[in-house]
Amino acid sequence: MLDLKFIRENPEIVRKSVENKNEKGNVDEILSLDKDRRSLLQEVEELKARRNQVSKEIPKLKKAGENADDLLAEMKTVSDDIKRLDEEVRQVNDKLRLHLIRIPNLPHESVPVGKSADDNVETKVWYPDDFNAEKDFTPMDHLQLGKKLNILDFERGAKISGTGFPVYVGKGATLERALINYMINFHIEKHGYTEIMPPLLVNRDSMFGTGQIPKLEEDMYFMEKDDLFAIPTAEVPITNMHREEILSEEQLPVKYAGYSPCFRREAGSHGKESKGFLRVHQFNKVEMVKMVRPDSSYEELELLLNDALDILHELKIPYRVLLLCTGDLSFAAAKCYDIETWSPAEKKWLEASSCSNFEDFQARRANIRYRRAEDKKTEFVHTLNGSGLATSRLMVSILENYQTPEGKVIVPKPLQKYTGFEIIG
RNA sequence: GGAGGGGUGGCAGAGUGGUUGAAUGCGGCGGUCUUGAAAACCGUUGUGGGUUAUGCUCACCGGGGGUUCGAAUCCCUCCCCCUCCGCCA
Repeated sequence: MLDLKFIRENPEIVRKSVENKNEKGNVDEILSLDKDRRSLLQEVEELKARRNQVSKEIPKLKKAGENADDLLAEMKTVSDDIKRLDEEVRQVNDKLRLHLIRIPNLPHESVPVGKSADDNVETKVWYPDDFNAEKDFTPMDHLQLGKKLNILDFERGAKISGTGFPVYVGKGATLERALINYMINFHIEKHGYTEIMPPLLVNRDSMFGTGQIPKLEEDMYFMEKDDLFAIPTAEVPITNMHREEILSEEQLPVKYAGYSPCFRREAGSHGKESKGFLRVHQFNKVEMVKMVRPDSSYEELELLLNDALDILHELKIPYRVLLLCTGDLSFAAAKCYDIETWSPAEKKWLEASSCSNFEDFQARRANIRYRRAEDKKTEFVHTLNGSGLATSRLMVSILENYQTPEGKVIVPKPLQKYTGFEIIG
């Protein structure tokens, strides 16, 4: 959510950003509702001031034994007017808020303007030293490998739950678990994050706080009986840990890392890039969340990105980094890097992580503040998060990059102490 | 699920329907004292909104609604927390 005052004072900037982000926010309606609201407020507050003043006089008159009937009669009508105007204010406020929460965050000035993913800017490409782009055999894709080695079972997953719910079997399950443990430990030990194991079902306020609601409500699994949502990412519960709180400056930067399964309905996105792990309804992810001082958030974004990349360096998985253009940037983000890992079988890059700075957009929605040490004033924190990383896409890259000509898969060195075996097949 | 108790400022904790935005304590800030610090003492200290703005003003005591000229205080409703009972991996 943007600051209403900012929109009032910079409507052109906001209009431009809504357009660049391919969003639909109605800035003019907001300006007009804001104007209505302020003029109504002035009117009703004048009446309330009068009411408050008289309310102090009445007990005095009564105490003095004087008659207050005239004042009481006047107040009766004043009170009715206030009630009517308050209702009008409430309606205008509701409408205003409805529009306000649909205005996307402003892209940072360093974000390239663009219409679609085609306009994203590649900022880095990395290959391990011994990497051979051209293998001397035709690599199997992760589906073929999964079936041959009996480590992934998409058919049975479909039987149990539906398409997009993979079953990990045997060494596949162990490898997945190893990957999660490895990544979590890495962030805790090497990067100083505090581990969080969050609830997987969250309430409406939490979903609103991080911005999934209302825009993406259709993409969320929803438990109607209890008004709870299955989390699409651990970002939601972890960021909301400090909703409605005031942190002290010494607590910053807050650095949390947590593993969770992620649930996404992916409504309306079937067909395209949807086979196997490329699009699933449930997947595992280690998420990093930071809450930082506003003046440090862009530094922290670079650090966050590097924290995620370090994993790929150790696992020796080729990757590239994209700086998302305005048109591909998510609703709440001000700046975002995507990390994509290489799939030799698909011969393309697969998104394995997004690292974003939300500035104070989420913090304003969720009311997460900190108290400045220097003047004791409160201010919204900046929130950031990044996958570190999503296992499903990473698993594709590991299986395909580490396969041998015989169709076996070597377990990457750093994962071996977690799996207890060195090769699958 | 049943029965009871409770949600008040950064924290703890008072609060007969009428100068209560809210006692008191802690904490914070400023000062006196001191070589310095502590202690003691004095003062000060919430957030958000509107405004033709050294000011004036409105709202906020878990959320929402109601009664009233006037609500932290009374009523309804929802949420959350605690205790006991029941159920349970």
